[in-house]
Amino acid sequence: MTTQVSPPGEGDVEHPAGGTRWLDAEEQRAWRAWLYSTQLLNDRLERELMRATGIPTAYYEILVQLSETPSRQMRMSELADRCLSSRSRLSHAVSRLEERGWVRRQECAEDGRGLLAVLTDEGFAALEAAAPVHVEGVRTHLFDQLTPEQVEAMRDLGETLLRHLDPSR
Amino acid sequence: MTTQVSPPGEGDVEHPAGGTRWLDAEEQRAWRAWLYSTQLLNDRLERELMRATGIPTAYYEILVQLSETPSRQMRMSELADRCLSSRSRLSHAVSRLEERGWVRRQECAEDGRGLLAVLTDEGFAALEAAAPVHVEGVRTHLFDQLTPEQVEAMRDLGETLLRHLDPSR
DNA sequence: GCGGAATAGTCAAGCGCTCAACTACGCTAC
DNA sequence: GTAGCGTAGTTGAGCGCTTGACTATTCCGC
Repeated sequence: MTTQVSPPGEGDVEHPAGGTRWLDAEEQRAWRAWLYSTQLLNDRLERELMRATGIPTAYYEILVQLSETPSRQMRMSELADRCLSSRSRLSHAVSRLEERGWVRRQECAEDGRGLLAVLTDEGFAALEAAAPVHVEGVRTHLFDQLTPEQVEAMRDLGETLLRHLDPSR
Repeated sequence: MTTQVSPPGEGDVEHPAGGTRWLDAEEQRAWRAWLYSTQLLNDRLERELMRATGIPTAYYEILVQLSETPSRQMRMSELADRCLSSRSRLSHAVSRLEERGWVRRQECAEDGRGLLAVLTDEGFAALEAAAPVHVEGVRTHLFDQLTPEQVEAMRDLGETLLRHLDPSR
């Protein structure tokens, strides 16, 4: 995941044409710090939410998306897109949420191919119970560590990258 | 994963004492941008490396760590720490890398309990083949998108969070 | 209205991760 | 020396994700 390994015998300055654009020492440092910090933060939030509530963050995200919709329901595909999830993954996940009684599938009137994922009252209650845990984690491990300027920089970075990685958003 | 769901009936300003410190609109925006961008970036790099070389980033990271050591070998536990990996996870991963002939386990002279993971020549060759793909991905999807100021901010953010999440580093 | 492409969603196989239990060795103190 | 504890590493069960193939429905052009 780290990025090093300029092939042995090669320094920082590379084949002027066609060669790999290796990272210099500063870029290495920035990349590793970013990589490790995001990974540690996600691991931490995942673990804390899981321990406290038994809900993985991937499921939490599904519940959140459904809860933010006026009727607490959404087409499977749109839900997948919003959760940055593949159709298949979402389908599996919704099946498991259905087993917990937190979501149910409902046929879609306008489109015979489609299904709606509907958040149940039990699902909403589970979300309400989990939200404080998750938010407190984000607060403690992220915002409490940063100055307002750093928060601003984080937003700017995230939005810049989003424009490249997912222009539709 | 997103963080919303202030319980219905509650606004942004909360129970002054003991209540959850919900995120305000600005924080929401920053958090979601960060969360989605890191997720999309990781997915993208993972997918590109996997398609081009058949190596998952988790294995790539193991190969990199071993390659950066003078003798291309490292104690299992240290390798796990450096890869932000559990012992168990690393043990499984090394077994699979052994099947590919890229790593082998070797008994440790100084400590009868310990094992060394040793990078083989085949493993090093696989790494050399994969590195340009990975570096080019990081270049294209990250550094090419950012100004020098943003790169600096990224490093600063990452290092600030690392100090909190993993003080030993 | 019919044939073909596109879209919505599911499912099974295979891989990788987590958790908890387990083996084996080392360290310290008596 | 041996009891007890801590450390190193492995293992197996179970879960979740990915991929690719599959069914069903809709859309489009003629």
